[in-house]
Amino acid sequence: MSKENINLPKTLFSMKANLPSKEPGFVEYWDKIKLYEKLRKSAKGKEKFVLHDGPPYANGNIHMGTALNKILKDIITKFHQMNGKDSVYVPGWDCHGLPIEWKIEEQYKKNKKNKNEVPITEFRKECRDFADKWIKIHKEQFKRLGVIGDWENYYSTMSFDAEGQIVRELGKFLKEGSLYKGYKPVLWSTVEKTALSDAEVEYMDHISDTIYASFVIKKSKIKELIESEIIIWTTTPWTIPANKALAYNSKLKYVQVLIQDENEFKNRKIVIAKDLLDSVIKDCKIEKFKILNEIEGKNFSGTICHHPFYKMGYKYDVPLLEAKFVTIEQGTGFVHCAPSHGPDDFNLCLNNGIKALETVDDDGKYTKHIPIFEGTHIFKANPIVIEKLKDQKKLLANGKLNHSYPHSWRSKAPLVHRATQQWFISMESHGLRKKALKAIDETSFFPNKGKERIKSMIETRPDWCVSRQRVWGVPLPIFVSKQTNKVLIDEEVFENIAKIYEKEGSDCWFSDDPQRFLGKKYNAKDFIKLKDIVEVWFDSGSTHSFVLEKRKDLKWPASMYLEGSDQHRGWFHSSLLESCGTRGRAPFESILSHGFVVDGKGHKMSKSLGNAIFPEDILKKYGADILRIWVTASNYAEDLRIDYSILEQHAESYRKIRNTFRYLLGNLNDNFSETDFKKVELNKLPELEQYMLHKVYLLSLAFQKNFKSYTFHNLYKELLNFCTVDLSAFYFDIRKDTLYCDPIESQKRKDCIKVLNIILECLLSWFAPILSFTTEEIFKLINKDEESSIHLKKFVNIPKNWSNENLNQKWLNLIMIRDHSNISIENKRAEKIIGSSLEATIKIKLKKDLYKLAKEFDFAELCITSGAELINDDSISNEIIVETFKAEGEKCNVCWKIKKEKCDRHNI
RNA sequence: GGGCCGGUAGCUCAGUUGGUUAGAGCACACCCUUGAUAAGGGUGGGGUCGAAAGUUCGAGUCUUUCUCGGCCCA
Repeated sequence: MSKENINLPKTLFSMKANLPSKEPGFVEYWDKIKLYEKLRKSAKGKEKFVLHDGPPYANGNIHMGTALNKILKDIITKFHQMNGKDSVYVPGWDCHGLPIEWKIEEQYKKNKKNKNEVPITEFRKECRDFADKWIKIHKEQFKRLGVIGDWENYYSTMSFDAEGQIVRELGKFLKEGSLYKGYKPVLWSTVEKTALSDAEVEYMDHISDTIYASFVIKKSKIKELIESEIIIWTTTPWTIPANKALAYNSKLKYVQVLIQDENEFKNRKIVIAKDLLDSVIKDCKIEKFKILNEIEGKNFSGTICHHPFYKMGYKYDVPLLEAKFVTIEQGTGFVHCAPSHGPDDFNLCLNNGIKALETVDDDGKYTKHIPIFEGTHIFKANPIVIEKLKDQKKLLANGKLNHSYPHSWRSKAPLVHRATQQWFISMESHGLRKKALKAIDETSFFPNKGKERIKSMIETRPDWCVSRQRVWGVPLPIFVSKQTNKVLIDEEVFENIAKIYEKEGSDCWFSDDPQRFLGKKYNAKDFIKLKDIVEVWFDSGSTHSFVLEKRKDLKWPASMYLEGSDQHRGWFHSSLLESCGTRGRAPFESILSHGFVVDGKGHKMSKSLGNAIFPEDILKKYGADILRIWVTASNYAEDLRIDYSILEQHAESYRKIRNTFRYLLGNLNDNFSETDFKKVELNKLPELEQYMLHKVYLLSLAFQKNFKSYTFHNLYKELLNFCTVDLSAFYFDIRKDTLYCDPIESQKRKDCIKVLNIILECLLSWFAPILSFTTEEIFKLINKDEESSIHLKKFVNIPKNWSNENLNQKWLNLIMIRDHSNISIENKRAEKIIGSSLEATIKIKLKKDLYKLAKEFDFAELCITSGAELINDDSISNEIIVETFKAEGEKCNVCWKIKKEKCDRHNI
């Protein structure tokens, strides 16, 4: 008998995937058939699922983190779409901000151009073009990953619409009164008269004056402490006049020390940290002293001191505040706090109701808020401050220290922390913190731990500083009255500005006559127009207002925001605050956060370690579907490891899945026919087929459960195990005989084909959101429709009556017998008595119960042997005993079974 | 330095309210097959559950400390 007479699998679906070369064709195809539009049409009127895209910054090639994020978004979007929703995805980009400004400035430097000589509008135009360029590049990179979205109508934070709406949003905070003017320390160069960002700062060695100064205790819970003196150590004596508080650590132990040396500190009692006693004694050359008391740090609460310049007119209270940043690394265990001159100081004071004032002006001179010193340059103030402290008998010691200190990278001049005028949104004045905390409670988090994470941030964060002294951003729409120094609050003005921006963008703020923005109601001469721009987190925090609310295809609030876990402090955070401030609730119903991409050992990727891996390289070597498997199979609740050995493993699984499809297609000869699942007559199918449908039912349950909880790695594992364990190693292997050797018209073979059709349909739909390219390749093979796509399909619904728990129990036993048989066969194989299992015939001894259950089954078929005999033997020691013998007789040409008689099926 | 999260076979992951000898798939080894063939099948080895201490009759699971890693903040 020739091979032509058996039904070997035949399919056009190649074993080798060639994903890197095949996938781009599908991207083109989806473009060509306008898949996104088709998806919208097909789901018209259905309940919407809106995954609102967190905008990536329009700068630089995408990296693994971006790829992970976008693929995860795409998978979830596709899942919901196939689950029957109208799952809309509008990608967006974050465009304003410093990194792009730098890039343009860098280009200027290369071309020897001076930024200050270029008109702002021209500079901004270059920023805009730069962002535009990257949006185009990103778009292609994202599409290559298989991400389906409204790529033609994306959103961006620099669109005129966005810039206009951002003004309206700010207007709401201004009108409410929660947006106020305050001060905040930034690194300031008195030479360049400008604030510097972290990246413009370089740390160099610098020799600073150091002082140990004393603050007399005015009031304390501990009576013995009154009139004692708190000692502080600082490297910036010039900040002493701006002192407003002292900080201690409640976990430290402190000592009260009586100084007995013959000098002006004789018989005075000082207080310092116990662990720093030795270093202070040494530094201040104290020779004779006595420890009077030991004080627990926590007991300092409520203590109040006099300023060292108390007698010079610094009459205000200096409270002791609890702060974790106080350590025993250096100093005295107390830190002097000038809220205008240090971020720690600033935040600590702010949280304790002490506001920072403008104590130093642009040039570095003390302002009127600093009595006696007004007009003195801070860099010349150290000797004067030291002198005054000596006069007041408040200087325990002084010296010099060579340490690393921030300098301007341009002028190389040392920098100072200086409070500058900034604009803040209050967390308290209108209950923003409360509203935000409530909104968090009303939001679902995947994984759940994200809830606590953002909650603890909102609970403790200071007021939101929304102003920046830069140019590439939305200008703060603020006019301050020259006469009253008050902010102009008039909705008509805000609306006027917003309308102008919507038409022509916000460049005009810098170039046009202010009168244009004020309208006829006010006179521009009476107002100062602010030059500040809005910080970019406010931009992206407002996307819900100019994307979700404005677009008819979307809904507000979004169904989900999905970003990396760092965005608990970023976009999740700013969106929450913006929306709670303006609309009283979160702009999202749920938040899904994912971990970071790390290398195979769990370390972060970095240039210096050389362990980085790029999406581009993976696409070239493996293809997007392998990357998509990696995303699906990884547990995004933790960090996600990736290296080439991990990818190789996933590629291996891919091959298994691909071959599963190939087997299905091959035996169907690429002739797929859709099944009406409800009409399947289960009772007429062989039990093996019924059992497989039960397995399909179980798989559908697991699928739904894991989809609902967004635990895709478990979902994928279920799918993969089904392919390998239930299909490849079990059902497919057993049914090869029927499929290959039984006549086409045999009922048994037809039933098997029916089940293969069903399995193909199920797997195709379940894998589609994950293996977007491969499932499309298969779909196109079995569908004649030129314009169709697997992604337009819905998930299959498995009827409940496919579930058959009794059958399941029975088959678990049958499989157990099969397992025993395999072990027995393997023993004979090791003894070289047999090779293939078809060379064997088995004798299975079972006790009564198992025998009753198993007797009707053909174990030669289940175990793929030439013969099987079932014997009831209650005397056996184990439940199951299998003996394997070499099959005797002749091998059938067709089915390869070895029989003494002629083959009953192929008796030719 | 602080806050939060995490560490289960080589890899990706399960592991219910503490309860038999800690599981799965892949990878690996050996064997079979050559009618899913750059495929398929079988059998098998492999883990001090990051470390230590504690609570308990009993700990991968609870507590503490340490360690390594990640994110955020300083």
